Amino acid sequence: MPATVPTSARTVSDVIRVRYDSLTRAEKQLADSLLENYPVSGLGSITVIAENAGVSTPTVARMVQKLGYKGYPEFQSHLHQELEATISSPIAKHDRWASNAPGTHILNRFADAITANLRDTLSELDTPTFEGAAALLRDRSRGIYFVGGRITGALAEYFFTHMQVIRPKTTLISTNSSSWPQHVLNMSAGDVLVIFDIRRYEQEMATLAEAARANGVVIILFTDVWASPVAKHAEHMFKVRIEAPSAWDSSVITLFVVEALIEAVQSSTWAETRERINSLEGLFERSRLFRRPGRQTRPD
Amino acid sequence: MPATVPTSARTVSDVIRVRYDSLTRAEKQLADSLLENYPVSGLGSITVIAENAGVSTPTVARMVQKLGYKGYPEFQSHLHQELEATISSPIAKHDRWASNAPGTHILNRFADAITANLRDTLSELDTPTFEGAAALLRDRSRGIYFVGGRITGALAEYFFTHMQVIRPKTTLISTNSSSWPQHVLNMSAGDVLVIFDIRRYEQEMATLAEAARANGVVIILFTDVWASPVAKHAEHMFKVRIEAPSAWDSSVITLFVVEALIEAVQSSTWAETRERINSLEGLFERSRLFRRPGRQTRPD
DNA sequence: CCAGTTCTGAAAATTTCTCTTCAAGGGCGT
DNA sequence: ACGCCCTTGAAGAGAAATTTTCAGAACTGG
Repeated sequence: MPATVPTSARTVSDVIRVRYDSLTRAEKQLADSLLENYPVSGLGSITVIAENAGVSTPTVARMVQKLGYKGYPEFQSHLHQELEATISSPIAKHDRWASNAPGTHILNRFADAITANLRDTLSELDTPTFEGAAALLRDRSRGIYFVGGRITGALAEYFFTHMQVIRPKTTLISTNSSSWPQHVLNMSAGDVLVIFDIRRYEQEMATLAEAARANGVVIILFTDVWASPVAKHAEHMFKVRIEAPSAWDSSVITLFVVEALIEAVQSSTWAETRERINSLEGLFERSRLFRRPGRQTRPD
Repeated sequence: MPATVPTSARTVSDVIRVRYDSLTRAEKQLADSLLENYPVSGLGSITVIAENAGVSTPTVARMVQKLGYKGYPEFQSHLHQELEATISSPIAKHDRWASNAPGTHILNRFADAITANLRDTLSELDTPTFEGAAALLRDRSRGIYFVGGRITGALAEYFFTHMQVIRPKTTLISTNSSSWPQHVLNMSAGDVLVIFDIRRYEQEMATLAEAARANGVVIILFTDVWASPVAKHAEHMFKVRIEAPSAWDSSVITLFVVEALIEAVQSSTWAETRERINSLEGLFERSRLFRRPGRQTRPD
């Protein structure tokens, strides 16, 4: 029974999955263990792998040969190559960028910065904050207000646009602070105020937060690691990394957190949301001429 | 001469860099090789590492001991741990996420999606498109117009807000299509129209593009991989990946490209931009009360 | 319940890796 | 230029990993 040589186009995990049904009990146990924390689980020696999976070393040796590799070393070297492809800066392999400039291309430097920001932001973010904020935004008995500064106003608008589709009682507060007092007047206790205040903090933003807070409004704050003065009034705070190889700060990760929050709110209230979306779609299609070419709503 | 045991808080690469000056010629050669494609370059056996660096195996064994590791296996296991931390979804190490949900936490799934989107988008993006668009946006003799759809309007606004600081003659076109004809009337040949048109393409957007094109306006388009109908009128097109584990599409990577473009334009016209920024800062500071707590402008 | 087949891990055999020793090579101060 | 000391790699000893062998265990079909 000659083992099929794995196509070079395939990853090791693909090979394992394709051949999974033809594996024996101990081998399946091993395969599961390998896939569990793939591909890092395959880094150690054959002995370590075997121990982690709770099987003997001969089982490992047999299986990799069964999968089409000459031996464990060859198997592992495939894994290493995959790791290399995954690890290296997203476009490291596309040397057209690198070869083009003396330093690295702007896109590359941005990509590195964004990746680092993502990692750092997530490692500092804790579940209670995220879940707490999501729970507040999910609660349809509360009114939700969004406000941002000169730069972050666009993020507030983006967040608002989505939440407006998902739930009622959402309001976008203009970046222009002259309208703020009226909005505070409209807020009731238990309402939620989502504030974006990053770097160049706006003093008036803290005043707004304080006033709202005094009215029993709960505040969710998006800020950078230095924390805006709004922080002391905020119930939930997202400290986002904004470093970029640029004269400006990056809002990419802030948008990332916003989108994750949108999904967290949306997915837990899908039944109710679906109805709103359908109505909305109807309104859109009646008032315009186009049909949508791609999916916008969830498949099923 | 007891070697300093590397602080557990430090990464292997940190240890190497800290001790770099105390390394010998062959060891530096080895260190360079290791850092070159860190940490993947350290995956193989001591023999492979030595060959790749062009040194002998004893050199490797000696250096890792000099760095404070008991031997090569220990050194490598540190590398493996780092890889594991790096590879696995940014927060996998913070098992508080994983333990919290049956599947993976939303943040983790989003992080994975965004990383994949970034990689795919960059690999499909070519230099001429990017440089070409940057050159157009840099040209102060051209007027620049920004327009987006219901969702992407916020991105257009974000782009506009930054470009407005950098250069004159920038205009944000409302998402509401009723105002579009007047804007077309104002455009002159050579002006640039930046269009965001993603998924749920708006038919009127293609009409706008066609009309503008007829007036000699150059179009830069941000769209998804399916390409909006505007594509046939566009001079430069950015096909961005927008997949997300969500009922909605992700704009994170689109924002990423926008920010990279902003920096590309900005950095090549810094002298002129600086003056604008300074004036603007003056205006801001005169009209408001605050002082900025962090840096906003470039350090030097 | 039995015979045949397949699977599995202990243990040995083999290969490879890692480390130590040691002599040659090279730099530096005198 | 000489000698000292540090550096370096070749070679071998020792350790570990990998593979093979083989006998018992587990399963299957009658």
